Amino acid sequence: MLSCDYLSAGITFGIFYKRPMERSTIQRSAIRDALQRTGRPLLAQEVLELACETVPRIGIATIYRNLKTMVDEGLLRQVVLPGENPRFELSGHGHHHHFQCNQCQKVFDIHSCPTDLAALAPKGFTVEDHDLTLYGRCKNC
Amino acid sequence: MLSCDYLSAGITFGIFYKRPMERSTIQRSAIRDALQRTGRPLLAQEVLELACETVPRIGIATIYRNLKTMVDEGLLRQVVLPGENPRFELSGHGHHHHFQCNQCQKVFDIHSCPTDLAALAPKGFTVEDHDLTLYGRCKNC
DNA sequence: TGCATAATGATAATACAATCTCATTATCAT
DNA sequence: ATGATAATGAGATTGTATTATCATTATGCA
Repeated sequence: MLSCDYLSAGITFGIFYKRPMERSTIQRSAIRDALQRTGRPLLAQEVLELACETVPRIGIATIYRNLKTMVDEGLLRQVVLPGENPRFELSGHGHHHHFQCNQCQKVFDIHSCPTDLAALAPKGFTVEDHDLTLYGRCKNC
Repeated sequence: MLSCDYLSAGITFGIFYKRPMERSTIQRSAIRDALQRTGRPLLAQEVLELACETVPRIGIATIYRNLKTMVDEGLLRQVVLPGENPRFELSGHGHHHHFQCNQCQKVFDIHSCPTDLAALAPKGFTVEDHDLTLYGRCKNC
């Protein structure tokens, strides 16, 4: 049941829920910057290390909190490779795939995509989507 | 340091370590049968449920123990899809890929493989391997 | 500038797959 | 059949990524 406070807050903002106000913090922008600078999907742990360069005392909880919020907002997208913890990348790159270096384990974007994958499925199966990961050596390794 | 027993056992068998003897149990064959019958990669949990039909009191530890042993022996292969726990399938099917049903979550083999994937990688990157997963509706869903 | 409160940081708690422990059972060479 | 011991089953434990707690700090509006 809705409380009076809840309702009045909703009416005040013209909507029927109270979205917590969003404040801009240096932690939040350090996280966004880390993802922008590297331009590749990062583990929460990698984001922590990079953000630490800007905000040395930043905590892992802040990393997870902000990553989750930014995914909910649509700013970030989760990238999950087989047997790996989730990585995060800025969204808006459209459909693409990933390359993981067998040496440094870093993950990079691949902006091309094989065609006619739907034809690979057995009879009676309908293909709606696909995931492709290439493995090998990256430019630096 | 090697004990006398250890050494003599090694000499007896003509090798210098004592491999624990392997006994055939109904649990072990129930697990192998589950994988043979379904012919698709199974989660440890799925193996448990299927093996329970033959050995109702079989425990999850037995499932994990045998799956691990059978992988070490080369009888089984691990299949890891993005964001999923490992599945297990009988090895010896050669290079192939997988299809996961968006409805029932079951995983099936795909025995064809797209070509020229190496060409998708950016300049300076060397492709050594790849993983492909198709998603959609299986024959039954 | 001050206040209400969103956000943070440190750490405890959680979730859950996988492994370990150990008393009991089952296998198999003799 | 018997004995040595491999294997099992039940439950406890571990490992680890992620989330919750809460006192403190920082933001942004009045």
